[in-house]
Amino acid sequence: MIKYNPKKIEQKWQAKWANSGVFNAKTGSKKKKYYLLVEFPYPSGDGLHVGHCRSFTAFDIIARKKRMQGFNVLYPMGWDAFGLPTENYAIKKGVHPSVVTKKNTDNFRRQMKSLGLSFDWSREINTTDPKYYKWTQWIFIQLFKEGLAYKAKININWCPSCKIGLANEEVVAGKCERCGTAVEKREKEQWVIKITQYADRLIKDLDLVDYLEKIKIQQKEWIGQSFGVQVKFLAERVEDFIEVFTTRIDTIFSGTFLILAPGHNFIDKHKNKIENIGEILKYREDAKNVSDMDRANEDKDVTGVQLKGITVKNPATGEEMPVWTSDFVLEQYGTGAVFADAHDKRDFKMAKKYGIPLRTSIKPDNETLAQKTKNLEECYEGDGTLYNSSQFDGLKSVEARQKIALWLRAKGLAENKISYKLRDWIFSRQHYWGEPIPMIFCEKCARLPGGQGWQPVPERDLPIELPNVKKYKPTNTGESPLSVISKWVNTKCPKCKGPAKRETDTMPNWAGSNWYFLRYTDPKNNRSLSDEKALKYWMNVDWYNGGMEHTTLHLLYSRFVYKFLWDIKAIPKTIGPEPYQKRTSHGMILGEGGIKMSKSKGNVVNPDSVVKQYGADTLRIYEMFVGPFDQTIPWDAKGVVGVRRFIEKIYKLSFSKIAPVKSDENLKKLLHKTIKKVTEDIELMKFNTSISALMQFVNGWHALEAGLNKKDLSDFLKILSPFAPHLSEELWQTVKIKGLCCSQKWPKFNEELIEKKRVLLIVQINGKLRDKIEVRVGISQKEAEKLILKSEKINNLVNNVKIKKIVFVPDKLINIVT
RNA sequence: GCCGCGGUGGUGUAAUGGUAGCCACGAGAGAUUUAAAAUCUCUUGUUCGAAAGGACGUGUGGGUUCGAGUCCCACCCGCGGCACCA
Repeated sequence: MIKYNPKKIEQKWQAKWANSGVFNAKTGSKKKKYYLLVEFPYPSGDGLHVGHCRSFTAFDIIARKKRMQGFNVLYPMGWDAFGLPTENYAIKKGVHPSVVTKKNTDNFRRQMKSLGLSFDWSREINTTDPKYYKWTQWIFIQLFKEGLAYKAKININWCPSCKIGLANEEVVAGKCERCGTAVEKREKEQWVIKITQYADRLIKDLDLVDYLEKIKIQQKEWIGQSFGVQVKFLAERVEDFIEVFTTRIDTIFSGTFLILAPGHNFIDKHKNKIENIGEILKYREDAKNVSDMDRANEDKDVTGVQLKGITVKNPATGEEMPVWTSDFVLEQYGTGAVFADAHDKRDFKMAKKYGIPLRTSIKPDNETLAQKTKNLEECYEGDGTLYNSSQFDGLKSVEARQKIALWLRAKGLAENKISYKLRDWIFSRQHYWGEPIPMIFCEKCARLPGGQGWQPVPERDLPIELPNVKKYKPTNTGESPLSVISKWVNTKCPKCKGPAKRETDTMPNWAGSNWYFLRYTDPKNNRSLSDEKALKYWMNVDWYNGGMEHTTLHLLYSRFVYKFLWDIKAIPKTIGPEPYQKRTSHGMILGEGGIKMSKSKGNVVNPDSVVKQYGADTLRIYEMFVGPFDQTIPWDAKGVVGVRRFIEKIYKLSFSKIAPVKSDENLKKLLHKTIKKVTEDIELMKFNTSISALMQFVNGWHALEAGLNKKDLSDFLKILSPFAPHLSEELWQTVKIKGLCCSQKWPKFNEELIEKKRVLLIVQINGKLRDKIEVRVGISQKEAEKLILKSEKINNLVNNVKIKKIVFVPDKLINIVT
């Protein structure tokens, strides 16, 4: 036996795996397919994070086990390589982003290979490869053709530091998700994608898939579906009406005023009828300058201005109501207008401040609260019993909502409506390192009656490649850096062949990841995004793992884009409306002491150094052993040492404690128990307890004089191999069975060996542990009772006490109740 | 504020309503060694006790049950998500 040398062993087996092609998935194979997917990383200059290793290793374990169980496994990897950090780094160093990307992906690939991850490298993809983004652009054109991509002048979230427009999802608490700078509003022409058209299906179809419940909940909440009523408030003095969306139509009788969002177009439409229009427009301007963060601040005072000269009629009471404008009413949600009453905190606050009359119509069940509500001392927002509501008095809120809606509908003043928080997806970015948006603007065509200025690039001209230029710094004006490259910008109109200009904005970094899982099924196809047969064979993704942070971004976007492609039959109908059958999520790995790993804190653990010091098998097992897969967990350098000890122990035992003929009886039993536990736990992602079971087995082996025969050792190596693949291959040579360990058949456990003959029966008195006795399996209650009464200890305790009853759990426990 | 998840030894954690603390780290003692590292053996929830053994113990308070870390109710704390959404 030579000393355990992971460096030598691991490189040797990595080379053998690569040469043998054992991890390559075969499209069309007769075996049952299994498509395992982990989110492809953004290849940053920092290299692989130990967090990547966690999810990649976990799925590698599943992939290896599934292969051994006879599945044709697709476990692919690629690079989501467009994006800002690469561009920024390239600008700083004066190198082209493609050079930086090449360097980073090479490094990531090397690191992944050094971990022994069983990816099918023949299917590697890269979103920055023109052969790949040809199809990203193709998808954009299809969205445009179907009317789901449109250009609009809108207020966008502008990050003054990144010099880029952000999608709503990329703004966190009013700050840029990436750099933390407060986001400004800017009005810009942007490409926008109508994801809202799919809002209901994105919710409904969650019923078809097996996602972690919290993922479903988060997506549903983000989409924010609410069922309500859209009510018409007829305006007096002007011939018009204002529509209001509400989920609380039961409170309509208490509505005493109406509030518009500052940007509401009713104001623009009736400029000359609003007596204080100057004041109103000034308020609108001021509101624009209040950041989202300040406006959302709870402590902030409400502000507002009344539209003088304008009133509307309450559709329920017929009363005249004043109209106000206030910045707490959002232009983008519902109709941008609300009716206000004493049953909403903000309305309540505003009415109190400006002395607007208030009325209540909902009585809470609690009497004191009811009094306070009635006296306008407190604002009650919940459901209750109606009063002040004419024929609806005495109804409960739930019923009243139905009846009032029906009544108003009959009068033609209301209709049922579903509202969503989800907004259309802003798809333009003002940067160089992204997919060019394949659109051309022709002024001549735009001027034609009913003319369409924007033309998609003809599909035969795809891909529109990024021009290879020296200058690609973002501009302060918000123009894309591509806009200054006149040679590239000026082109011909695909329709009239006259002079025209290319779109200079690029796509967001979500564009390439929207559909990458489809490309893996046929990564080199030049005629379509993937061959129909390949899609039919491999799709859907059976199991997809990724970060919780992508729940309302990538995961939602890609579901949407998939549904769209499915609708236009770019994907065979037979596959179904959802791309991913199952979705799980890994927990973060924090630095030691439980703080987030960051360069500035200097607590980043580099997988390379762990591999160098302890070996890949140690790193793999450590990351799986440290705690439950879905839990956030701090790194512990000491724990790594413990795992290395475990590995060395296996290595030693495999040479020193081999039985020539028969394995030790008890050890063999323990082995089969372990096979059962590991087989079941991997499926449940309980990697930590699988490893604990493997450790228990090894400890049992270690404690014995002699141990396993080669046949049983081979079974042990098989179940160890998904966790420590290199070590298993190395030791596989000692059992002298042909082939690679990773290509063996997964062992079956022998139920007979696991079954116990004798068990420890727990003896309790009133639920408290008093004794344990060893009995044969299957003894009856009577026999057990007899046995325990023989015990002096129990006898003493039970003597002279009246026994009320005896609870008996076969082969487990007997409880005497006195 | 709303939604979700969690709270167990010195630490990471384990426990189909049935022995709380498996496995690992750390710590202590011993063996080996000139010595140290490594390795091996034993101990290790708290507490009373010389021991046998007992009492207490899974964030807090209540409840259901023969029996609760696990189920129910209320609360406290931590983490994550959303947040003027009408």
